[in-house]
Amino acid sequence: MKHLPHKTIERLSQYRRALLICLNNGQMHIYSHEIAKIQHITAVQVRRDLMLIGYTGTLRKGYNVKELIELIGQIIDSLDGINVAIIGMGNLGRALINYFAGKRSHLKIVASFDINPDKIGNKMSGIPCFSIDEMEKVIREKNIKVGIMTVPEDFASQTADKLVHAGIKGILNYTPKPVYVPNEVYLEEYDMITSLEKVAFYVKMQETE
Amino acid sequence: MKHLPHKTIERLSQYRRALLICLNNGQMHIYSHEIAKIQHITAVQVRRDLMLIGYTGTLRKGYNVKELIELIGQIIDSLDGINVAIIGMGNLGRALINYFAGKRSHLKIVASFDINPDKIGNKMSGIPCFSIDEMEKVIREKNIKVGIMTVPEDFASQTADKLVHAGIKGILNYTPKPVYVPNEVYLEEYDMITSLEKVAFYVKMQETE
DNA sequence: TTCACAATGTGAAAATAATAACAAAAAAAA
DNA sequence: TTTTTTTTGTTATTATTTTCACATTGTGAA
Ligand SMILES: NC(=O)c1ccc[n+]([C@@H]2O[C@H](COP(=O)([O-])OP(=O)(O)OC[C@H]3O[C@@H](n4cnc5c(N)ncnc54)[C@H](O)[C@@H]3O)[C@@H](O)[C@H]2O)c1
Ligand SMILES: NC(=O)c1ccc[n+]([C@@H]2O[C@H](COP(=O)([O-])OP(=O)(O)OC[C@H]3O[C@@H](n4cnc5c(N)ncnc54)[C@H](O)[C@@H]3O)[C@@H](O)[C@H]2O)c1
Repeated sequence: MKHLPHKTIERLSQYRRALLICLNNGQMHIYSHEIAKIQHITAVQVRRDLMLIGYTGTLRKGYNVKELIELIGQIIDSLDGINVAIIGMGNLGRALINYFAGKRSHLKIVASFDINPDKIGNKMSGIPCFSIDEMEKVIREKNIKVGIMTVPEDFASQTADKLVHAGIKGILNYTPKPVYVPNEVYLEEYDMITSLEKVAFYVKMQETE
Repeated sequence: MKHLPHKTIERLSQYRRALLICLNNGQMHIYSHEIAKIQHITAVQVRRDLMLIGYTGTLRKGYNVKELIELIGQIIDSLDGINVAIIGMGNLGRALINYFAGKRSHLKIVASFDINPDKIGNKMSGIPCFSIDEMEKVIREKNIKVGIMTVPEDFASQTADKLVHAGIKGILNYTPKPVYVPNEVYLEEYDMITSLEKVAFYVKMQETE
């Protein structure tokens, strides 16, 4: 396997989520068209993705749920998990930490950071909140690789700079403000307004067509 | 203009955000490479997108910020705005309503819904919260076209069904549970875990290569 | 056994998206 | 004035992603 398409990576993560639910329901095998239906894509697409990761199902029985979860894990997860931090314990930061904390996963949120003294020193969902001034130290000590940015947008750039300086390897930016990072830091930006405007656009399309 | 690529729609929304910031700073013109830099893409890509929407800049002066904002609005916005509702006033729902309420936009959040009696009847950021039982009525009365789903994932399917039944035209699903809607309802699903796992994957890649 | 069916796996084609290459023209410099 | 530079606009090209089409094969029914 030389190189997986970006889109395939995203879908593998989604397949796994669906598969975990199946496993929970005691389902041992699943067909490509079942996975496809859950994800609103075609069965061929699923089979192609699985082909790319070299997984082979059983004819007429479909794919072994457990095996496939295992294999996807081998491909997309790091061997010893990855430590994650959230920067900015406001509404969104709290929502996220709350949401992730429950999940047992190879992605471990191990710290959060804020500038507000009321928040520093407390725990949210069991995760300690540190001062932004300690960020570099804590990131290095706790071997944090990925940072989720949920600070006010005016602080986006400087927060990204600090993260980079602290040696972070990947940033997920939920701020609507695009930031700049060196090439070796992987950056993913997501903007809720874009999603909402996209939905609105297609709604408008359908109405006027 | 016959048909705009999906990706172009997303980028137009993002260009506009960047342009609005420029306008605020008093910048009257902008070059394609400036827009490109903000969005981490190439200048050609920007020019191509603008070509697709039929906008023409001024040679050596770049694009007129105000005009371009205007044009993008004509393309992606509905004439009289679109009314939006948030379903599920939990952590994420509150974060979102808080975030959007400030913004003046053609997308107006006009209602929220919850099942919890403590929340029903109150206002959050000035937006009234109704009982989920009133949803169909309120959606029709207020002419709500788009619903943002932030209910617990176990309620995702039934909430989507209710929305569809109430005549909603587009759904933005922040629940990790994929839902099914009829073809004429536009559905966008976003899963934060996918984004985070994607970042983690590329971080791992870079480390092991 | 033979046939029909239901699934996987994959090469080839099509569709979609991004990039390269370059002409044109306005402005600045020489 | 002429040349150089800079930037847009667009065609052609390349790359990526998705879909089509179909060979293959295990299973169960006739
Ligand atoms: N709330 C949403 O649904 C939503 C949606 C999309 C995007 N966003 C974006 O996410 C970001 C956070 O949104 P929010 O609603 O949670 O805002 P918020 O104001 O509730 O939270 C911001 C938090 O960051 C902290 N902070 C401020 N400066 C800081 C700094 N320099 N370093 C570290 N922490 C700092 C604040 O103390 C606060 O706790 C914003 O940029 C917002 O635009 C929010
Ligand atoms: N919090 C996050 O950062 C985050 C991130 C990604 C996805 N999500 C997803 O978003 C959803 C909401 O997350 P949250 O953290 O806000 O959860 P939450 O439990 O804080 O909020 C859920 C809200 O929905 C209400 N609710 C319950 N049943 C309902 C129903 N049938 N109809 C209407 N309202 C109902 C509850 O009263 C509550 O107010 C979940 O599905 C979660 O998985 C959350």
